[in-house]
Amino acid sequence: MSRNILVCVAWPYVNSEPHLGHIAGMNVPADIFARYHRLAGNRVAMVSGSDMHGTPTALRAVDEGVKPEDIAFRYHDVWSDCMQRMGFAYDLYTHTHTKIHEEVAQDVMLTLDKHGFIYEDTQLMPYSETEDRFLSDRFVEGICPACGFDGARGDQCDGCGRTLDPSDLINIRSIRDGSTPVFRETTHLMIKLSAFQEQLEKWVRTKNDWRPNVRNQTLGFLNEGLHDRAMTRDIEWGVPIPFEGYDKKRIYVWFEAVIGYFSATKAWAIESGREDDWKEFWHDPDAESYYFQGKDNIPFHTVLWPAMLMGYGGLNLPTDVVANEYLNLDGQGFSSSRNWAVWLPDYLERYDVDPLRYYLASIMPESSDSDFTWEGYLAANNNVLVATLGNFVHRTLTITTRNFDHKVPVPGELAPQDQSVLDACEQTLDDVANSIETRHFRRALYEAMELARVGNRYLDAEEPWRTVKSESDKAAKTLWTALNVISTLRTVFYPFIPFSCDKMHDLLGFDGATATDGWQKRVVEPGSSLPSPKPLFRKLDPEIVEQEHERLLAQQSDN
RNA sequence: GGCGAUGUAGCUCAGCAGGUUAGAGCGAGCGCUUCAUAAGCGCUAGGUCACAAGUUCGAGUCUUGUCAUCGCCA
Repeated sequence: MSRNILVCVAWPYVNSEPHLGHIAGMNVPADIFARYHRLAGNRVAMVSGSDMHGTPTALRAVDEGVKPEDIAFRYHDVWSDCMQRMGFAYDLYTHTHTKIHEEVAQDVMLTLDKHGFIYEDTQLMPYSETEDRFLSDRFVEGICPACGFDGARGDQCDGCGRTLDPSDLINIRSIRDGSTPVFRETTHLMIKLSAFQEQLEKWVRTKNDWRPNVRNQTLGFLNEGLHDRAMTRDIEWGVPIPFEGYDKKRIYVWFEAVIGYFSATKAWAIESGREDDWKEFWHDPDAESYYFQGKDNIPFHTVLWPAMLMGYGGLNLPTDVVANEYLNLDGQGFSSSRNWAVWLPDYLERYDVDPLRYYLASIMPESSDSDFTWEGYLAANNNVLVATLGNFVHRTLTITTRNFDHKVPVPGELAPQDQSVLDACEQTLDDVANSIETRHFRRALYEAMELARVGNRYLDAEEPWRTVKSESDKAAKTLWTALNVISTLRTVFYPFIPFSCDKMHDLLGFDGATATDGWQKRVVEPGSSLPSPKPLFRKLDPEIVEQEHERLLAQQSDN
């Protein structure tokens, strides 16, 4: 029976281009998951977009002296383009500066208010008299009272890492013009998170299949007791607030960005011409929803967003929040500001997509931080993709086309060793499916590659290049079987390296497309014709490792 | 400071309802093979399972403490 699967991917701040650290733990696993489920015959909606209203975007605009929307749209376009080129098959990749998002976010706010979960609260905030506006915490800096670091922000000190309040800062000043702000009272809307405490605890305790850090961190967070939280702030970049007296304030971005999952599903339904389709994913109690995140985002998706959904009423809570750890680069965290990054647009200019998708999936930070290295990338490409998978496909097709006149051999009755290889295909389909279902992506990838090894061992044992000369019947069985292994590889690898699988599809002379052949071994038709084989992957020159290292260093000194 | 996760062969990771000589892939060494992008297949080497104490007949596997890394909260 077909299931409804909503795949939600974290919304990136658009204050820089995407780098590999951004996509490794979120877009890559989400796309694997979504592609698998589509193949398995389930109804999938994969949505995300750019978080346009993040403070970093507004800050960058200040730095460059332009409007926040200039920054936001500039990088949204880059992200959008990269998502597409990477083959991340979103049903909709949108952004939060849209009419529908504004409407949905405001509706959520109004509904929470109607249900009694919102109240007003007054607090003291820094106010710039020169600019006649409040300064939110990231717009002020000063000396950290704890460590004396000059340049601590209103929310945190970069010197000692301590969390701060603007009123803690010594010699507080505006980062916009350096003037000294005064503290004035300002009124904000608060959400009663405390009202959801018990309901959330009960819900999380049922989630035994969540990853340990997600579940335990959430329980720990709840254990400390939920504090009500401001959902508006004094800033002019963001979604307007549908209440009297709030025209100079905006919805706090944490509150509004998570609503993007919901508004984007609605937007997708409208754009696809079936306005009510979003209900299949948000109202149907059997629908499943999976949220792919970085580890820094866990409480937002396991506590705050579910609380909002509970308060709104009638909408599905997350089935799982699949949070990954971080990807590092040569042992150090990716950093946009230090320019320590492999930027995606830059990568795409010089290399192919699938080797990156493959390598990132193979080192996916599922249980701990992992490390991208160009040595590792080279090894994954040359020693595994080319040598194991590419070579198996290519050697099989080469022997077959040369000796059987570009036709699929007619196998006749199979021998036991042939049958056991076909059984291994079925087993691999089951194993990979099960691993992806349970969100073990590295294991799934390993299991898929294991089938290519089975194929290589099988060819070595059967030696079709030899039997084809003396026992043509036997060679026909071997090669037909091996072609069916390729057909299976095409399917089980499709979630990971779709472009290469489409090539395999063509090399087998198949009509239609891998994407519509289902999660099954499509039997290769005896007697059908085969095109001339071409290698699936390019072997890379080991020199790229040194070149890329130099490139990284050069880009740092440019900085 | 509190909480959470992680720490197993050179690298990336399995193993963890406690139980014979701790596993895989890549890398390394040796051998076989030649259909294949000098690819494949087989064999071998290599680990005080972060450290310390404890529970147990027996502990990477449970308990406690320490250290390190990352994240969250204060």
